[in-house]
Amino acid sequence: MAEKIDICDCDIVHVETVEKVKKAMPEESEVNELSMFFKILGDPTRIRIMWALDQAELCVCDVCATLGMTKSAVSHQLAILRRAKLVKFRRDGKNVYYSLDDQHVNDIIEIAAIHLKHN
Amino acid sequence: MAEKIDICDCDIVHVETVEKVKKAMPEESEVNELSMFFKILGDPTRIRIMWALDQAELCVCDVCATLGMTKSAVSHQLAILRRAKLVKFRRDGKNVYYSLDDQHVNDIIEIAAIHLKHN
DNA sequence: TTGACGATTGAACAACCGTTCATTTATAAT
DNA sequence: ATTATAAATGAACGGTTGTTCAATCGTCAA
Repeated sequence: MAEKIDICDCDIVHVETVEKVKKAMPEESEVNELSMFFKILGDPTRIRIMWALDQAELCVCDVCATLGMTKSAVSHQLAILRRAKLVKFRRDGKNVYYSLDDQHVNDIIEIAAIHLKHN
Repeated sequence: MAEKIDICDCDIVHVETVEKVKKAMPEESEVNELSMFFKILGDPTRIRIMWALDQAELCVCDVCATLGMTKSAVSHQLAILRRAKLVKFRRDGKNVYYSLDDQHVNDIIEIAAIHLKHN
């Protein structure tokens, strides 16, 4: 039952349990995608943008006015959300309108919000 | 319909829409809690720890062995998860055993994982 | 084509984050 | 008490992140 494993300098590792848990671990790529997804939502500005876009399709200026932030700051954050495929956009003349790319994402935000309230 | 609002230097803001969306925005504290929650999950090491603890209660050494990381690194991350109330712990002699504080959190991780696969 | 305006982009800067290293604490055994 | 081991902690480091500022792009009107 006592055995040394790699970097860990402990004697009393529960070898069988660790083996079982190791096998259940997801691929590195899946872990990275998951943490990347959460990291994107891990910023108050981006949460507020997602929340706003859940109410209505908005141009960049609308988002600025809603959040009280500069166009540049908002645009940078929208670019991040766009790259992560969380929002989509269409151009209409000089304005660019943003909306949620997938309602499912805001379902997750809502579930998390409910979870935090039950606490 | 044309009006200047605060910082935003645009003329063509959709005033009514913005007012409607503004009213639907959550409190600053709720936004902060939400983004903080997601930020905690926004790191591959912490996702792996949560995943591992979803399989079994583990001592710090077990987690080290599972992830192939040093005790110090793991302990720091466990402290963050502890402060966020995502994991709980109990001491048994020289070992400290960690487990999920609330299964509901891993439900959210699983929902996100399913969402990412459908993409 | 020129000017105006909405939006995007890149550089820069301060603040933040995760790991490492060294040290310290807590517990158990001798 | 002393020693050994599991775990926690603080400082320090390099890398990342969000905003600002300045410049640029895209579209429309004159």
